[in-house]
Amino acid sequence: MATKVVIGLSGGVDSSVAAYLLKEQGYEVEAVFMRNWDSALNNDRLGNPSADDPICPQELDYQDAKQVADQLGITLHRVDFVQEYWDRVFTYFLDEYRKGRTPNPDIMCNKEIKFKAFLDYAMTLDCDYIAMGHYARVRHDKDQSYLLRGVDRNKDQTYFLCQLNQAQLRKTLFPIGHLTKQEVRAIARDLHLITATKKDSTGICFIGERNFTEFLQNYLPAQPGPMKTLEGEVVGQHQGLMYYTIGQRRGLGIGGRGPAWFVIGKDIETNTLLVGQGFDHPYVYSDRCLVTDVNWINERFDGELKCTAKFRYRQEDYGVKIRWIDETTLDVRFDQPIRAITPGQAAVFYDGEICLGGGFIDSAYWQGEKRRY
RNA sequence: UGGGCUAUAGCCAAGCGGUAAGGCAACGGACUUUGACUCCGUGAUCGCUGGUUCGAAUCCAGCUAGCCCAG
Repeated sequence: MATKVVIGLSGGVDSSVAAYLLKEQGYEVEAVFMRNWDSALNNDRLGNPSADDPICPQELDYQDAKQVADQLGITLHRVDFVQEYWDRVFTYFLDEYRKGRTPNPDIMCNKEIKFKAFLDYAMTLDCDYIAMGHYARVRHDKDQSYLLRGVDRNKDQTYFLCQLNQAQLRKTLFPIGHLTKQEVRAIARDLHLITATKKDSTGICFIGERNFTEFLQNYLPAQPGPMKTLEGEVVGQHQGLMYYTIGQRRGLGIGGRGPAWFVIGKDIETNTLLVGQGFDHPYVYSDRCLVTDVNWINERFDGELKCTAKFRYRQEDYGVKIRWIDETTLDVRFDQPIRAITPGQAAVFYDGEICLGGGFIDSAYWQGEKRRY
């Protein structure tokens, strides 16, 4: 009996090719299209570019997925996780913003939806594995599975997968992890897949590319307040702390003399946004941070571990030394000062190709003093 | 209502007679499955009215506005 794999088909080129490769490899393949965001149900109108479109973009994606499935001779199921997405991802997302932090919903989406709700559903289809079109690799050893970076370093998505546990990885295949985007597109072209030349999707998973401020205003009230320098001088007005993240430049609206202004901190208590001039403003640099809710994928370590870490998607890796403070909290010391370590963002640890796991930045420090991020 | 200074795009600011640098902001785009960062692109006839000159943002006069000193 063939090994059965259920793949998540999004209607994009990556998952299309992934599905094709699975078939090529002799798996019995079925596909599932997920629907996780309902603009009407979720009251998502402000700043929604397709609010008035007769056919929403998700429906178009579904049609593409359907065509690909038909072409490959695969059964396509369709599931609705709108409620789950709202409860397990979007609520977290909004809560983080209320705390003045900058969340990463896509990490939660992978943890709770793509590799949980989806996995649970796939299991009812009696499969051996699930598969996704992520640029990442998984190595299944005898009693452990390892998460490895995608071969295409420019597209590597392990950062978003850092919260997957052993049980989830154990059931997962990433068929395109060893390919580059270019190679994936070439395969799609050769097969004349309808998704071959579709533009890469960006923006929040399932919600898409949006005017962020307007999108948030659907859910969080704007609370304007002062923008101040570290010295306390008021230099402008902000529209609400949640619209800004550490290290951000655009959207401040402060013109005039001197270099560009950047967000260098925030103070929830006084609803104040701290700003400073110059990309290299010292206050945006820190040398240590605390990372909570850490998911560690393989064997844990004792004492101190030297490894590398990524603190924002598509940012370079930095050398760090880490040490457990408790079961799920890591003390992370940087080999060099790092710019814009932002609470709420993920810190993901690597040992070469291997993704060791990751958690969420809770606080950043400079020479022992907590940064007001 | 004595004297002095200034007046260039939303903001800061070059220019000193030969036909408007640059920076910041904003906007557009590229990059990107978070939000950013980064990169590329886009703008003014020079407070107003006259005058001098082949030619003025640049010189002169008047007006207006703001600032400073003195009252």
